[in-house]
Parts: sequence; structure tokens; C-alpha cells
Amino acid sequence: MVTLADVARHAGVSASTVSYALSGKRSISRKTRTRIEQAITALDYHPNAGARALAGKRSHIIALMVPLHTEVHVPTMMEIAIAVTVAAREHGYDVLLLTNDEGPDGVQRVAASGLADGVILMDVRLDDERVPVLHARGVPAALIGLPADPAGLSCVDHDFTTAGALCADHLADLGHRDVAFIGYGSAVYRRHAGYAERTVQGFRDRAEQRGVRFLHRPCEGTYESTAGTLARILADRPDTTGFVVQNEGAIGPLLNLLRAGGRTVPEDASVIAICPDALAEQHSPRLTAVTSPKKELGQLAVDQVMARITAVADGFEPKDELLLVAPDLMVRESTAPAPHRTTSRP
Amino acid sequence: MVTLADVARHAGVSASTVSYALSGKRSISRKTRTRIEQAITALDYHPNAGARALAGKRSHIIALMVPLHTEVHVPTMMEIAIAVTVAAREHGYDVLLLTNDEGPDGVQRVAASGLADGVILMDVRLDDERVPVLHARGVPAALIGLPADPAGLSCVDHDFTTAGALCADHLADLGHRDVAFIGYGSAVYRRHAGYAERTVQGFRDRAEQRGVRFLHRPCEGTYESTAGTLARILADRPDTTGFVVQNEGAIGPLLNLLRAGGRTVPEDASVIAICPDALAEQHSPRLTAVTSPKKELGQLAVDQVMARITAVADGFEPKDELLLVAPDLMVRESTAPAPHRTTSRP
DNA sequence: GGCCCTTGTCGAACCGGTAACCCATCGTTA
DNA sequence: TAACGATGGGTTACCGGTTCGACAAGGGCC
Repeated sequence: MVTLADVARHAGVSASTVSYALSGKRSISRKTRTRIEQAITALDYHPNAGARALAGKRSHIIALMVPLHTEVHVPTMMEIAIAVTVAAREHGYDVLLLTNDEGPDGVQRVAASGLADGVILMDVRLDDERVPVLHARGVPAALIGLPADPAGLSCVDHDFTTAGALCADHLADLGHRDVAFIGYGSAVYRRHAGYAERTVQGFRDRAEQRGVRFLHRPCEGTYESTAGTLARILADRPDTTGFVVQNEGAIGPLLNLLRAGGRTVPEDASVIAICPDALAEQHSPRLTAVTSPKKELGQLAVDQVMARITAVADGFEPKDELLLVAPDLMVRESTAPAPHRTTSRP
Repeated sequence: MVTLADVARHAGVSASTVSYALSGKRSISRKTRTRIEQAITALDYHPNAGARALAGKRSHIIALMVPLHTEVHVPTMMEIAIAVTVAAREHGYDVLLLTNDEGPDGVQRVAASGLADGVILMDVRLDDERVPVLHARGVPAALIGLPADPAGLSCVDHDFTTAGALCADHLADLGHRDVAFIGYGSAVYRRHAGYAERTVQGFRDRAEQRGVRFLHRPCEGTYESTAGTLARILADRPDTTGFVVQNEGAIGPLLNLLRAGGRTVPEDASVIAICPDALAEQHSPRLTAVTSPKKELGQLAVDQVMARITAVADGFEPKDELLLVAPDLMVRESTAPAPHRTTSRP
């Protein structure tokens, strides 16, 4: 193994000079710098991570805690994870993968041992158990998702409220008067996943503003549950012509069921999905969808942790941030003006 | 921060004794051991990761390099990544997430710096560039996927050959005489992704053995490409009654297209998917599918790296392993005996 | 009773960087 | 011209564990 001392010897300088040349924390003359650089490439030197962490009190690692349960859209999660990893590298950081089953102890473990300088938590619940640990230890952290009380924390999230509102607006604009919101399975709402509730809330509020009648129905995302949900919706409100689907698993079944029931999309019924673009493109017809830029989420979260890490290291009080990333409505082939009423009702 | 020395003082012993009590590398009397344990919990001691890595020459971290391109099924990848993480924890190891865009340099970086003790590579190509680095540095590694020359390496993979063969067998058993294999986009084959080629090979060989006529057609997985692929298949072999789909994106479109073309599944055409169970369950009808246990893959890969890490540390020559995990054929609703020929041909 | 082996503990030398502190040189300013 | 700041480099004390060698105490054996 090649050490700093080896490089120093090879370059004819002292170890500290090499260290400073590497970190840039002091000015080094052109000549010595190039001599050092040559020595480094000549010897193929790679600074020892453990020694660097020990002496520098920074591991240059952030931990990313990902959810285990599959209710969240996995590719989306993965995309965020990748974005986090890439963004972290740009700060000279690496990413440690933690699973949610380690829970608060996992956060405690990596933070207390100095394994990670900071933590990014995904799939944050309103009453998340990991948050107290962050406070207790003063762990630099960024949350992707919002807890009930974000005081003293940095958070990023999709702006789900706006996502819901965009859906309501789009359908209202197209003249739909009776619309249905097909949400996640009731377990998700029971877990108090903030995003699910906020989407419905945004949809509900805007729908009311626009004078659109709506139903909100949970749905597990299997074929059967979707069939059941749709049947109940049409039983309760036969004139429903607009559908918003947040549960990705329900999209395919819904389209099939509508078709099977003699309703053509988008002529007889409009469908908006709240899902990644890749998914929206896969269906036939291609779906009008509301999407959030996942890459941005990951990058922002990294920026937030990095800011907190340096703040804590420099003795500053890290400042809280709460960023909501605006979603985009992409109009495709699955939405159209509401059909004229053919059924007359009492 | 609580250090080993603090614990030692609190327990009235020397630092080395605490270290030995923790590592178990020397016998410690019952009494002192319990005193030390009490001190540890009393002070809430967590060994410093950097110091441990530096002194012990082990970071207790393995790197996992995941692919970036989306041709592979992302949830499957994620499931493997999670399995790796969980399995690693059972060995007292953590997982560092690397993305494939770092390429060979990434492997070099984490290995040479001692950041990671070993590496698990996913999405291995036949002529993977990262393999030479492993050899050059003697990096303990496990590959998920097979390179062209696995000599000196530990590898796990799905037994794709058997997967292909299982499909051919199942269709042959049901009496299908003309079958089609709908594969991945041609880019995948061009990248020499071993798994794609091996699946086709296994299918081809078994089909020939069983006297089944077959076609192999690449498919990008979009709606259009699937339509095109299906049209060509039916043009070339109108009597085709069995379909094997490896590209998950093509499954939904294929089912819709068959239905639209007046072919009922499974009465007129049987469909087997090579995909995760979760996906097979989502379609209607539920798909007969060939699946590999992803969890096992991750666990085995971890076992392999761990074995190599300890081997290298103890000065042994690590022994190569090549494990193929057998897939399961799960019969569901999308396959049935071949229909009697109704079209007579010249 | 002397000898040796086992068991339990301690002291101290690392592991490979970091950064505070010190020193020399040189150009600038009063 | 003396004082001074800026620049470039060396010395060295850590950072918090691990592990080797030393050693004392106790037991078994001849």
C-alpha cells in the first residue's frame, strides 16, 4: 500500500505539504504541487479512507435510508437513490445504503460511530420514529418527505398538494363535472404517509373551488381491487367521467376495465395518472400525467445534508429548509373534453 | 464523543482489554466482561468507524455497483440491492452504493482507498471493463451476472439457460408446435448481456429437442415495437400459439394486442413471461411465469465476497465459485393446451 | 517444591492521515 | 531601514482503535 509518506519522499517534501496540496487548504507553490502530482500518479497513490476519516473527523460518507415495503413506486425510489449517489459524488461524498428495517437504531449506529457524516431519509412518515434520533444526536440530515413537525430539519418533497390541484384543474378545464380520485390502499393512509393525504387534499380543495363533484376511493392496486373500486364509483356516481389515479398498480387494470365496460378513453372517460413519465408512456393510450422531477429531489436533499454537515463542522447553527418541488402536468392522449350527458337523471 | 478509553476508565480496565472484550479475540473473564458491557451501555459507546478501519485494516464496508440504464427491471435490481444490504448487515458489514457511471475507476477508487473491503458488481457484461481492475488489484469481489471469462472470480447468476428451457418444456408439454420468443431490444444483445443470450440459447436448445418450431424476435418493450414484433411473428408463422416474453415492458402490450387481434389468452394463445412474480400477478389473466429468487442472489453474492475477504485477510487463496440459481416455473392462467389447428395451410 | 502451561490483563507501538504551530524567505510599506 | 504581512514548507502531536509481546496468578504434573 502506498502512503502519504511514500508520496512525500518521492516528491522530496514533507508529508504535511502533500496533505495540504491535496486538500488545498494552503497555498502550495506551482513547482512543488506538480512534483507532488507526478509522484501521486507515479506511485498510484490513493489516500486511505479510514485514516482520513479518523484524522479529519469526516468520513465523507452520507447514509441513505430507503424503504423496504413496496407500496412506493420502486423505480422512482431507485431513481432518487441514484440521483443522490451521483450528486454526493460531486461533493466528494459516497453513499451508504441503509434499509428501513434498521429503523431509528440504524440512524443512531451510523451517526454515532462516525460512519456517516449525515443522513438522508426516504419515505418519511408523519410521526417518523427516526426524527427524534436526529434531534437527540444533532445528526445532519435531510428528509425526503415531510414529517408532522419539520422544525429543526431540512426537508424536500414533491409538492403533492399542487399535484392534486393540477389534476382537478385539468379535468375542470375540460368540463368534467363528476370525477373520481383513485388513491393508494387504505394501509398507506393508515400509515399516515403524508404524500397520499396531501395529494387528496390538494385535489379536494381545488375540485371544490372549481365546483367539481368528486369521490375519493382507496385502492390496493391489484386487478380485483381496482375492479371493485371502479364498480363502487360507478354505482355511486354513474355520471363520473374523469379519473385521477395515484396508485400506479391500478392504472393498467383501470384502463382495461373501462374499455371492457364500454367506455373509451378519452372519448367517454378521461384518465390522469400521478406517476413517472416512463410509466405514463407505456400505456395505451399514452396517459396524461402529473410527474415530479425525481432527480432534482435527490440533488436537493444532498445539497441540504451537505449544507448541514459543513454548518455543524464550522460551528454554525444549520438553518432549516423546506423545499417543495413543483410537479408538471404533461397532457397526453388519455384526457379530452367531457362528453355530453346522455343519461338523464331524476 | 465516547471513546474506548472512556469505557476502559469507567470499567476500571485498560483499553486493550475492552478491545479484546469487543472483538472476542482473547478470552476475558466473566466479571470484567460484564463490567465492560455495563460501561458500554452506561456511556452509550459506539466504536469509531474510521479508527476501527485504520487500525484493523478492514472498513467493514462492501461496495455495491448498480447499473444506471433502465433496460433491466428496476424493482428486481432494487430487491437484490436490499437483499445484499440486509445480508451484509448480518456479517457486520454495511453497503456502499456505487453507480455504474463511475465504471472501472469507481471500483479502483473504493478498493485502493480501503473504503470498501470488497465489491459486488451487478449487471455484469460479457466483456466487462471492471473485471480487469478486480484482477489487477486482487479486489475481493462477487459478480451478479457472468462475464465471458469467470476464471479467478466468484459469480452468481440466474440460471437463464434453464429458464429458457423451462419455457420451451412447458409449451411443448401443452402441445404447442409453433412458438415465439419475444426478447429484449437489440441494444441489449449488442451489449452482450449474457443473460439475454443464455435465455434464448436455453429456449432454443430445448425447443429443438422437443421438436417445437420457434422464432426469436427482439423487442424494445414499447407499445409500438411490441405491435411491430407481433405483426412480424404472425406474418412469418401464422400458426404460432405460444409466446415467451422476456422483456417486461412488452408484456402488457402483447396481451392487449393479442386480445385486440381476436386471440384469447390462454384459449387461443399461451403466454409465458420471464419476470418477477409481482409483475406476473398484475396482469389479466395472471401470467404463467418463470422467476428467480432475487433475495437468494443477493445473499449468495454477499456470502461470496465475505468468503473472499476473509480468505485474502488470512492469506489463503480465495476459491472461485460459479453459482447459478435455479428458476421456478409458476403456472398461472395464461397458458393452456394448444388449440386444435383450424387454419389449413398448403 | 520447582517447572511449565493456561488464562487474564496491561503497556505501547503502530495504522495513515490532519492541522496547529513554528520558521524562513521575500517583497512591501512607513 | 526596520517592521511587517504574505507565502511556502517542515515538525509534531494527535485522531481512536488493534494487536503483539510481556507478565502475573493459578493450577497441574512429576
